[in-house]
Amino acid sequence: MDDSENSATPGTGYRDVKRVVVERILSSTWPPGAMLPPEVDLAREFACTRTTVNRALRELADEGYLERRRKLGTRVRANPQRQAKLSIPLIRDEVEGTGAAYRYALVGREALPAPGWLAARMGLAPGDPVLHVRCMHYADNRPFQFEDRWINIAAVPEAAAEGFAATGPNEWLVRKVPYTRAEFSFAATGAAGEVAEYLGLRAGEPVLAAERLTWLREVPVTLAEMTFMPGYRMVSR
Amino acid sequence: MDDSENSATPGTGYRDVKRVVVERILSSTWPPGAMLPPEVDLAREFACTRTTVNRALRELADEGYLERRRKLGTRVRANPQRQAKLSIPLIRDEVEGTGAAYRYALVGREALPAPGWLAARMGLAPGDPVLHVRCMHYADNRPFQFEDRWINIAAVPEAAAEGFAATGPNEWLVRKVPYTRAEFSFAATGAAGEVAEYLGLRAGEPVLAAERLTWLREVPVTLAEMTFMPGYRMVSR
DNA sequence: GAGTGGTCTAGACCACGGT
DNA sequence: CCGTGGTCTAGACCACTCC
Repeated sequence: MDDSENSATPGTGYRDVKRVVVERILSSTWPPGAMLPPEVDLAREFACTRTTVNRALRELADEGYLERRRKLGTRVRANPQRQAKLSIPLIRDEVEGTGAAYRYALVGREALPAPGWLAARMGLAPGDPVLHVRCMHYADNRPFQFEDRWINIAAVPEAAAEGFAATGPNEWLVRKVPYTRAEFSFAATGAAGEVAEYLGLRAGEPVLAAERLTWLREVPVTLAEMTFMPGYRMVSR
Repeated sequence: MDDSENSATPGTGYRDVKRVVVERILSSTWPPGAMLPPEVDLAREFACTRTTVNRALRELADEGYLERRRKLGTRVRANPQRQAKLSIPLIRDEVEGTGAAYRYALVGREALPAPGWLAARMGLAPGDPVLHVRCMHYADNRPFQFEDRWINIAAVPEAAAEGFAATGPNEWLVRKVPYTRAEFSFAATGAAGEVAEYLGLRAGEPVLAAERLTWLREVPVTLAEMTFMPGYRMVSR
């Protein structure tokens, strides 16, 4: 009865092709590892051109359903793409999205020569001028995130003249500097030092720390460590 | 001199169009919010067909650089897509990728009616039959990850007959059941109970816990909490 | 060499959404 | 209405890779 789910119908667009192919994968008509017919054959079955089939299969490959290689053909991925997209909103948006009032506060700001560990981490020469900014983000005046950031002044000269008294460095940078590459990582750590002090935590309390390093055309721009209040969950979509 | 970076050259493919457009965005020729010329104009400039320009712009929109709407046209995104892709490899691959030997061990396996909290979390009816599996993953015989998993038996009837003595439920499920949707989140917690016991940690020691919930066509399949050894970092690509 | 996907062309019609 | 992107066609040539 419901064969529209699993067969080609006339007037086929690339979305239809995608839908039918996914149905066949999910229903194990084409189980993991199976080869699909060549594009030409599928085009004949779906009564459309190869271009249309090509777009459908290309997108399904992008989405992780298929694996394609010239001459070898197209096969169903044994392991579906085990990837998650994390959305990393601006803190302000994230806080205000929950209906809470956002507040920013500067903790400290110093221009100094890059210490060895930082130079190594960011790919700078030791002693290169950098700006070190620490700040807090509050939701309804409750601590939300502690941010510890280093900015490569050579990459963003205007930062040297910016006080970051009213606007956080994250928001400022996003509006000022595009980036070509970013590296994220996450880990659980125990609260310590300023982090524990400003978040109001006992030393050693488990907190989620996110690190972000960005480049503009191979030039390192900024390294940031953002530490969240206990209980915070980062969610993919 | 290096104007090949910022201008159209003959024999233009969609990759060339993409490269040039990105260059113009990064160099603020087209700053955030700016409108791009219509596809027809770009096609003339690049000496290619509109199809080629269309593919380039469509992909750049997918990648978060551009925003496109009919009639309104194409504009540069004010805030670049703040998204990161996390790769979630199979544990075995991750461990073996570091050169270490992978070992799996079953900790416990029980079939039981879904407790209330689980039913609510997964979207089941309380009392629905589920399988609860706990297991360990080792790298060179050092604890690497503790896995606590619930499987909806109605979604995967074959799981009822599987002992999970030699193969982890993750690996088994990946080969057995496709999924249509997955939700992923992670948080920092303090080690406790079995987690602390099997990872060999003091109670309260900060650990990274990742939770994964998957569906097959609106049917919840499995909920897993994976707790990593202290110091583990999850890295984006 | 030969089969398969990768890409481009030139042209067409459609769908959306502002005017 | 009409400009813009969205999609499709029919055909072509190229690039990779297995044989």
